[in-house]
Amino acid sequence: MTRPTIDDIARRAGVSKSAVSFALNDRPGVSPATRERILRAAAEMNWRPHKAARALGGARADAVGLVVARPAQTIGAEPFFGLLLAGLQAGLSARSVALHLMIVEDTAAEIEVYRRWTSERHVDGFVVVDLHYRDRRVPVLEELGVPAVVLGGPSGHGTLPGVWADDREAMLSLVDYLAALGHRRIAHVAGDEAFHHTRRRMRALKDGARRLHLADAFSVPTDFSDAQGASATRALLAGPRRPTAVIFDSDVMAVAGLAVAAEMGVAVPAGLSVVSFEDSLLTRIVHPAVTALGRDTFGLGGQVAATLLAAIDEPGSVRDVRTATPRLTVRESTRAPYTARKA
Amino acid sequence: MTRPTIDDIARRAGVSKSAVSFALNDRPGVSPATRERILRAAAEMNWRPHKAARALGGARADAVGLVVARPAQTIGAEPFFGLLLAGLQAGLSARSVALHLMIVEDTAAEIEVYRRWTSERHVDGFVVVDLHYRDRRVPVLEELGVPAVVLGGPSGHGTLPGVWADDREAMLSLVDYLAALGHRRIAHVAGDEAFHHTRRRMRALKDGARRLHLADAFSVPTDFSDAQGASATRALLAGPRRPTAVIFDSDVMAVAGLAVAAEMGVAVPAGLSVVSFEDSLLTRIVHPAVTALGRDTFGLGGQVAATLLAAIDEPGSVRDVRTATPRLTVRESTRAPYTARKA
DNA sequence: AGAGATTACTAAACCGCTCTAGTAAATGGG
DNA sequence: CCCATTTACTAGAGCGGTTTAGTAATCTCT
Repeated sequence: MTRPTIDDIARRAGVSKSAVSFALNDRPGVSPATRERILRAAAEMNWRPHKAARALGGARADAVGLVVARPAQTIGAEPFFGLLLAGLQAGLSARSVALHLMIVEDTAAEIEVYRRWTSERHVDGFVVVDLHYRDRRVPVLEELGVPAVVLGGPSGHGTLPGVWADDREAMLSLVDYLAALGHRRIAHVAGDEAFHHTRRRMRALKDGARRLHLADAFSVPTDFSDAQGASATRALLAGPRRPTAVIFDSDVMAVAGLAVAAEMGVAVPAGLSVVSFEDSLLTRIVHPAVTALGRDTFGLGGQVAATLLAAIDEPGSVRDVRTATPRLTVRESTRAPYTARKA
Repeated sequence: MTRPTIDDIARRAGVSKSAVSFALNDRPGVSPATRERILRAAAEMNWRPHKAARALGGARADAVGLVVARPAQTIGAEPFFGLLLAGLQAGLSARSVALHLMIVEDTAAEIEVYRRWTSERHVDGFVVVDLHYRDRRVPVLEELGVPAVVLGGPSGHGTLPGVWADDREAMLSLVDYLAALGHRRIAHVAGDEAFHHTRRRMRALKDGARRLHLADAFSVPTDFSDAQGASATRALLAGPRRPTAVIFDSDVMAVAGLAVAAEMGVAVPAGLSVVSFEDSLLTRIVHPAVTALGRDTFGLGGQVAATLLAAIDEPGSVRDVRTATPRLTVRESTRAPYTARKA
């Protein structure tokens, strides 16, 4: 009752195990009749290749790694992560490549896993998320010489291929939109400054505001948590120069901010416009629904998968991929500010 | 510049490769001095075992599989899944077992992956989620004889060990709570009837209502989506006998329901009490914050991991694990109904 | 018809590690 | 001091495939 090996098939079909190997791998060197006989024998015995045996011979692991250093809470909370995962999967499983997922404490542990999985030949490549400013993981992966794709860019990921959306362009268009509505005091509840994209968005906000001669436009960094998003909003709404519009870097923080506005009796959108830099179920599900910059996260995962598979097939051949700039979906949370409407 | 093998270490340490294998695996048969020398050589050459080579000899794959048949949207949307994943990881990585994740179209594909990964020796066991009524996966896994743990119970998972919380008890306590507040007309926006736990909850609601002689208590099945949660709520609020309290089977649907209430001008909790059967960031983040049954999903993942590892170590030794019954966290969305307060 | 090419197949090495069987030297007991 | 046991090690088979080198039979061409 033990699992069949190619030797068993060879015996049943009356040929050598090399012939079986050829037949099963569509290689020349077996006559159609014999091939047919071998395939039937294999099917009858319900044979499946032993992954390890193939891998030992130097074949692919047919798996890629995704190592994430984040607190568990964040992973559950952000729709982004789940959608990315699903998109990655879709892209990979078409080529029957599996995904090895590992959640670790910190970047040091993450790097250790990269080293281990690489030398154990456990995976064929890696997907790197949450690109940091001066990211330590990039040089390590370059040194290991393992195929890897970074979700983020357009810079900061060294020689590794990056897949990125133009956050700068998106932020500028957002500022344009709010300014066109009449907003002059715009606040930005940003994410973690350690992240590359957070910095880029903050810079873009400044630039956009200067271009349009806006009175106030400033960013408040947070750790991306709902708690900090809420307290940042509280501080903004209680402050002396209350903004008329707030841009939140994530859907979670936008919804937290919305709750704070409700709690403080500030009507949205009448008294405050709210925009999320990330679109998801969250922004659609709440009332009022939140105007948000949306990108196709599922599709993004698919593009990352495709890029990584290409990098595995032909190392060095792959260049950066710029995905579509996030587009604004206007919902109920934005409107011209009270002052502008009065004028 | 190729990766070192035990042969290389053997040469450098001046011993045979068997000696190296013994030393590296803490087996007797090498003197302390030699062992020390071998370990140093291995460390100097930065040697790591080749997983496939070990696996070929019959060793563990040191990985478990999680195959999920759900639409991508759901995976992104529900905090539950991410938290479970993180908890699983935490439990597994302590024993350096990796998680193979696969997202598939349907149950048929899921079963096919079980078969493939089992015969390829790709994983040592499986975690099974979303237990269905008369689940087809259970007999297949039993037949394959592969260790597996089912998230769900206390019945319907055959001889496989199950990890479950007492949904029935939880629903009964929920009904008790609402009845104590004075609610007599309670609606239940349920999940998919194909799921085992949905049926159990529906039955528990009926039983609880009968016990307390409640006028109306009925369940409306949905597909767990925010869209169906919203439309079910709309129907309930527009219907002739509007309930004074609604129990939602998931956090996503509860929040969608909340938005519908706001949109229809029904104040929560003044005109309607809302309870979620699932607690998460979502229920806390919205305004009003939603009263919810909470369980430690992260911890649950850890328990599933522990149970599966035990099942792998000693097949047949593991019995069901009943986890803590979800406990109610009262927030702002529940209150005595208007009629009761008048009296 | 005979040399060379092609076809259909087999034998065996190889991937990196584990583990059993075997051997030589050191140790111990009476 | 000699035989039995233990210790410290080595040789080599085996895990399940892939792949190279080799062989016998058939085909092709002049």
